[in-house]
Amino acid sequence: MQRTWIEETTNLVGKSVRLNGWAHRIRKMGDKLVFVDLRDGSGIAQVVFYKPDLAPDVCAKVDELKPEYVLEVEGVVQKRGEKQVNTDLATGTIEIGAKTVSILNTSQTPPFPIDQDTSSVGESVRLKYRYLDLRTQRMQNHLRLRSKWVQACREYLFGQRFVEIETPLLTKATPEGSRDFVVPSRLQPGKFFALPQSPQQYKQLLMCSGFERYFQTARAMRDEDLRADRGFEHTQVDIEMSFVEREDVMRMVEEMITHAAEKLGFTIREKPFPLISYQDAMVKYGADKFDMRSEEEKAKGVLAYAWVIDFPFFERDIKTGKWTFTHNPFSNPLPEYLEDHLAGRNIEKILTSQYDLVCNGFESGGGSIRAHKPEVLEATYKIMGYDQKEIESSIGHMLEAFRYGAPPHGGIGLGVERNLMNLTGEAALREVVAFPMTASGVTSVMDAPSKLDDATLQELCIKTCEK
RNA sequence: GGAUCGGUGGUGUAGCCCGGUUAACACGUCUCCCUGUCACGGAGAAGAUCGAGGGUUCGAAUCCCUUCCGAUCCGCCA
Repeated sequence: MQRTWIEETTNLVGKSVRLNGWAHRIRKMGDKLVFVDLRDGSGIAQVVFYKPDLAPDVCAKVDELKPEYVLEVEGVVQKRGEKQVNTDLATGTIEIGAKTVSILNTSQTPPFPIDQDTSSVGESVRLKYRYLDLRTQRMQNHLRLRSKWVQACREYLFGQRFVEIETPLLTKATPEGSRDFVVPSRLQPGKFFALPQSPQQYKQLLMCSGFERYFQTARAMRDEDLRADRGFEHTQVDIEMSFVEREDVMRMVEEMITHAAEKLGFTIREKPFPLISYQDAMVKYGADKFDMRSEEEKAKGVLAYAWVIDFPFFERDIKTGKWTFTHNPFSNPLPEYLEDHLAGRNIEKILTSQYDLVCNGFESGGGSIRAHKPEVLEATYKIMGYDQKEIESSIGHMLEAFRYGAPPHGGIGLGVERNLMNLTGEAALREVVAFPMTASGVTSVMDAPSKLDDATLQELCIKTCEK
């Protein structure tokens, strides 16, 4: 018999079905009647074993059942009596009258209950047994919502002529930005790859390649200390478009975000998203990310998106006194500042084409119109104090690509975790990530990082130091 | 790198300030009873060298020192 999903059983009253899943809860009512709440990837249904009607070997198996045993149940979908309807359960109008049961696997008693929310269980226990934590309703909901949200973004993008392209994970260390995660090269001993902090340069190269509209759900890695809302690695819906101006990208992203949020049943506070300048945001909210919702809207889970624009391109580095970029060195300045930018004049006044999408107090995404003329990017690096040689070695490949008919382009990266935190109302990143890390950077279940044996280190030409 | 909070049966907590001999409670587990439960109910039992190491003391979960682990924040994070 073909397997039926639990969710579908409500439409199958009177039919024989085969169900697969886990024993969620078991209630043994004396010697004759046993209720098992069976859980699969679609939901939970009550299975009734009435032992006087069952074969002796089936009864013996029913006696053995414990929580989290993996079962195959065959039985008939029955309408529940009026007094027995459970309105808390999606399948509460029916139950499965079991004929047979197979125990596909047994289970040790889980370290914490699977049938309850685990938010009060200690982090280290949850992470050690992450695969069990993920069985709980809340964690299932979060990861399923995450999948649906990304799916909705994809759906929208595919409808707008976007092409999904993957960019390399093993790539080049860049001097600016955050600390790189680094991977030793065996074939080039003593040299290292860096894991990408963002697909920034590759996606701009794809614009130079004529794809015009690119996206990917990209992993990005940064070796900086962790926070509740920040991990070593995160995923972004990474987008880049050719022949666009700032407002074109913003409009497109706004449509996509709206499509995704509303498809998943969320309410957006204000459409079109309000627009505020960095200056005004700092005056009004004291920050460039802010929460505009009332307490009531917070309780309802309303999403309050806003755009922040007109950021300064540069700021002084407190330590070195040099100019450094505030957001993204690959951005174009706003058109009215282009002349000053190229000349390196009035640097403190130059505004960038950067736009940040803010939602419920978090930065949900950020992007800009990029430099596509070599002289603009070069000017940015000159302002930051790079000499010709340093410019050549760090971004020479980009300058060269721009000399072969690079189209004007711009894009955005939307943090998947940040967006899911807003959708779920969770305050911690690890609640929307399948296998997150602890604050000290140790992975769940697998307990990485770990030591390498001497032979491996030797092959990689690496000496370790005692710290 | 810095600061703060925490670590007590499988899980979550109380006890710690003010040291005292059987470390308490809830959930879970095990045994028995129960035909309609859905957080089932009832009776009983087992289960903890109190994160680790050292010190003070007649005596340490409790006081002191060191250390490890977890959480949050600052620095850091285009």
